Amino acid sequence: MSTFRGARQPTIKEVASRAGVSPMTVSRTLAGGRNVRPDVQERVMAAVKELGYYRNENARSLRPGQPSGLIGVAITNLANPYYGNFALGVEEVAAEHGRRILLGNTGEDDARERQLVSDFIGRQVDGLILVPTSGDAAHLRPERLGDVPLVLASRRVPGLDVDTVLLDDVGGAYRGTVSLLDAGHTRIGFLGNRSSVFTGERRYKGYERAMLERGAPVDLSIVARDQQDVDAASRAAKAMFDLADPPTAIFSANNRNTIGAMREIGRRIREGVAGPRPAVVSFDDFELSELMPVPVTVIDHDARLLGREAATLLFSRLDGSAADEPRTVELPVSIEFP
Amino acid sequence: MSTFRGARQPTIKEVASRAGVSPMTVSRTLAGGRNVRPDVQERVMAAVKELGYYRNENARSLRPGQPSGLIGVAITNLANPYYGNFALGVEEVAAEHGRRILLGNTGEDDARERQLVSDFIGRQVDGLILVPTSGDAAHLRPERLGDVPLVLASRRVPGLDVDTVLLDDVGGAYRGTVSLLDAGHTRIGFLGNRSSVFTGERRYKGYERAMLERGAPVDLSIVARDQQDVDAASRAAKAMFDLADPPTAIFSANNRNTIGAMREIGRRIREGVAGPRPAVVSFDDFELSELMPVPVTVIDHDARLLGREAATLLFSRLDGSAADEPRTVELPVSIEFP
DNA sequence: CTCGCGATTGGTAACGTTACCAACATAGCG
DNA sequence: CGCTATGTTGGTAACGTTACCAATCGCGAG
Repeated sequence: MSTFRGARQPTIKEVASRAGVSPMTVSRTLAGGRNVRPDVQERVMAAVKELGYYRNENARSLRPGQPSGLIGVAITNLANPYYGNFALGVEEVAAEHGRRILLGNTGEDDARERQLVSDFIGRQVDGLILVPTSGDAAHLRPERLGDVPLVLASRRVPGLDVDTVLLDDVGGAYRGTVSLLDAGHTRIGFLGNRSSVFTGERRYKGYERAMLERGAPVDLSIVARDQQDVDAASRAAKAMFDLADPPTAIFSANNRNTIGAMREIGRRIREGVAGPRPAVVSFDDFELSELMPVPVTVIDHDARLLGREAATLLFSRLDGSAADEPRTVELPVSIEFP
Repeated sequence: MSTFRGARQPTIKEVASRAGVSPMTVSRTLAGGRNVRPDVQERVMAAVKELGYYRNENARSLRPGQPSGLIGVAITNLANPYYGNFALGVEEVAAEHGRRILLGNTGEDDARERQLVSDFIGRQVDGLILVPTSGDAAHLRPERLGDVPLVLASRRVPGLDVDTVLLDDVGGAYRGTVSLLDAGHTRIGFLGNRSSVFTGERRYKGYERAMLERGAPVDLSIVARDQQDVDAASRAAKAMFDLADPPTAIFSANNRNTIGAMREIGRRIREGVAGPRPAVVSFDDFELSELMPVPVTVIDHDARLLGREAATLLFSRLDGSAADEPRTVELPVSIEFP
């Protein structure tokens, strides 16, 4: 026989018989006690405590019209502190509304995203918050999601018109690039995500617009747009710096690329490699940016706030206070000069 | 009338009537199709697809003995990249076992932890993984958790003997401190969590042991043990450096304290404040540590692996392959010199 | 051609909960 | 004191699913 490790969860019936009442009276007491005599409520609560009873939320949400109290959240990369903060913001607002979050990590994998969404629906989530990976919207259309509201965060999905929270990617990238141009740079390298990533595309747009507006050449030999992780970014930066005419400044479109670039820059400085000491503009803040060996301008924003906004949008759908047309919230970014 | 936003989720009955079979046949088909004619399976799958049917997992887990497929995970601070990685590790292993995670953030708040655990139980989680905040074990005892297995991560709870994954906090802190002593430092400041935090206490133990062993004085005026966030850590570091006899080296017991200390050190260097340029040992890695203006030794470990180990321990309980007595896994840490 | 056996299918009940209705108690009112 | 309004309590059914059992079907062996 195996060691005792606690019994089955007690049911409402057991609580009822312990308190000498019917299950309905227990249910009513737990629902706030309307129309239950105070002394009966006390007996019920005592039985609840003694037995260690918790309401079975799954059984509860089985009744029609009852919300499950779950929000499905799928993000692309929890290891990125940006998304940790995003998830935290969502969690906070969800908790304020008495909801829990079901969290999944897609790792930028379409198939995994579809699987997660199916599973979330199967678990009767009241709503979905998604940092989409996919360029394909089929699994996110209303006829697939039923009546489950969806909020997209950080990125859009082509052809899908739903509530969305975004950063001012284009404007931020534009202003960041302009600040480099104003400082006299004309040869500005670009490091970013592949263009199928929505933010990657938008941030590139901002960079490109600034360059073209000022008549600076956009030289594709110093534009690298396919790095998803730090190591790839380092390699891309190295390739650029090793060119005969390396860039004098770098615009990095996200945190991962910035860290990779800084690693490479730091290595060159430490090892005394000849070449430029480029100025850097980073879309996304990173810790200790003020201690870097080259000046770093940071395009900063609040991932936690983005998460809060996404959740707020979702709950405004859930309580019916939202208008019908899909809304987009675009959060401003701030620029911090070195 | 409100805009159409999709219909109720279809039920197994609707799929059944669409396919011209009974609900049981649908259920069997979805369960793998044993003893269902292939052509019937095809009809069922077609109906599933047409209607956009997803099994209701909540209703499913209502049947006795059925697992809910949910793992409750409560961590203390999602904004800390360490815990983001931890959560990622748990999520990965859970996904490999076909489970989803319910994620909650405690923010180092006892009450919130108790509330999360209650809620997780109410949602019939198959298991719990917890980075405990509380010094109190009442809500985590078997008689409260029923038959839900629990794994603690990073920290222990006094008086609670359950499966636990830890880092080699004491050994890591000891070796880190010794490396400073070996370099000739004797006046070594300590920055860490309040002692009620398990890791804070363990890491202080390692520091203290090294100091005492080598006959270096443990001077409480350069021991600050109550900083939970970066700003507090900065202030504590500033106070230490402003002393008449400031430390020549700093042992920082965690990521948040290290970042805070580095901020202050960087500020002093930038602003040309006189005083020591302390060597730093940091328990917990941080990005770009190699670019810091003072030498930083990093006691590194893999939070993601810690998460994976916690989940692995949990699943070995769930599938019954584990022995009865609680196990502790202590993961090694590595030291990287500057 | 019939019997028997395995494969396939469907009906029923139960999981834990709560909405709805009915029953009963009590108090207030004329 | 009887009648109604209100407060309190319990019984029943239903939510969506699947385990169990019973029924039916098809096929091969005798």
